[in-house]
Amino acid sequence: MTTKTSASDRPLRADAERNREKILTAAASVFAARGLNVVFDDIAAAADVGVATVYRRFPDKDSLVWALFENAVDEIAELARRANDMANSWEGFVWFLEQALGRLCVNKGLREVIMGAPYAEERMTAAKTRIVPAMMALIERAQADGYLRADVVEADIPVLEMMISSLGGGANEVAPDLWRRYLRIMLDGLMNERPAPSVLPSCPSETVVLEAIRASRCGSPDRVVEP
Amino acid sequence: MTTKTSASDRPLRADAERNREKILTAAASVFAARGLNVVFDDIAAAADVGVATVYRRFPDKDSLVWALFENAVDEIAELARRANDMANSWEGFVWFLEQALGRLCVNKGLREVIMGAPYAEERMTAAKTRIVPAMMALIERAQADGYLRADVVEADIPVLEMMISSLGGGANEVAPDLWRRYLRIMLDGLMNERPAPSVLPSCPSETVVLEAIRASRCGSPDRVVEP
DNA sequence: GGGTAACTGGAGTCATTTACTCCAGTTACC
DNA sequence: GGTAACTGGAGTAAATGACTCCAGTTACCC
Repeated sequence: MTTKTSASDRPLRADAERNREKILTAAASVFAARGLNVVFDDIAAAADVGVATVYRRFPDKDSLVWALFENAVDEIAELARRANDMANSWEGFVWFLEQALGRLCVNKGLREVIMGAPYAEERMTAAKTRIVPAMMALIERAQADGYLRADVVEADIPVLEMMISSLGGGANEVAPDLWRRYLRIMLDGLMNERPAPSVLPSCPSETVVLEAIRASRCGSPDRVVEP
Repeated sequence: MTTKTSASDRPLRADAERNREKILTAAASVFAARGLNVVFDDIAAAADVGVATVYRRFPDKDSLVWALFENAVDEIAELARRANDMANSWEGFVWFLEQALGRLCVNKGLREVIMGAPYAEERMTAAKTRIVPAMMALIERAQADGYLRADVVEADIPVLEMMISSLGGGANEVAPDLWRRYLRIMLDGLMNERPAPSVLPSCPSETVVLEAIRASRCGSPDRVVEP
């Protein structure tokens, strides 16, 4: 198991460390914009270093993904915990979803990691598991207070997040707040008692919606349109 | 423009016609199961003919997609029209969504076509446009009757369909009815007055949900797991 | 039942993409 | 100023995908 754990053996030389940082920064923005299935050459180009330098520092995509997203996942768990500290349990529940979705919608890489992309899987699964207890507490409190319908379970939350963020991700260049409208509708469906509908934000035009749906590309191919 | 419109010039020979049917049947099931970005070799293999035979009959994927999905799209428009004929406008609205989603969830190719996949685009867009008036009537009637919340617009419907069917498609091998649960929640959010929540079907287990989410793969890569 | 035009299969070509390495040259640091 | 660490990017190898070619088979008209 002691197969040369590189990083910890001795500190990197100054220039190497500088490049490592450049790679991480570049990878973060490339992953956020285009998801995890980008090639190392693109990351290298964005970081303004050679491909070999990327491979030298991060032998495979898993290590890069892990270095970048471990914190992001833990941050979501932290959000759930903070939501639990809020005075009103329903407001806490709503606030958590808004915060988590806000992050997911602008970061395709994070979305893929959370939704189970095949990189650094075991470690990511472990990290995600840390979210569960806080989320469960959040739900139970909102249910106990009579705000949240009783038949919702913890497993429903990632589903709702997936459904909304897959739209939000597609829309985020053309209508970055569109997802809030559908979150609102879902929340109206999740409330225990809801005599009248709440007010919906950002009414969409037909064309914006079609663009958002296409861009969210539920599993469809990317055919490039080079002229 | 008269560049040899093949099919109409003269009838195909009996064996050729037979093969054409085999190709259409095979393509339908391959597209349904694996989406539109399958290679012609796979379709040929499923149809038990050579690749050349497929290319001979359908020079590009657009013509194949069009031949297969034009009817499916029109059928959805027909569903909306039939929903309008139902006595109760809310039941018609719900029935339409259930029918349309039922079809979308089991057919990845149809899902991609509806969501704007880049095949036979212009013609498909035209076909989809035929759905709009019927859907608009459906919405307006349900709103006039006080069932459907007033701030919903026609453009919301494809969004809801996209969100739910992207989950339903991912789940359909492991929990084929899971999508109905989230449709129910959405519908509870779409109702105008809804004092108490309606009863939710198919409560999911954590593991089933995670599998469904991963399989729905909101834009994430397919990394094969060959051992 | 035989001649011929229509049709077939699948091996093969060519182009593109992706993952990863090699090494001649540069740079940090004692 | 010597040397070990580090760098860039051209280059290799393998996989995939789109499409064609042609020797052989088959339907159909007489």
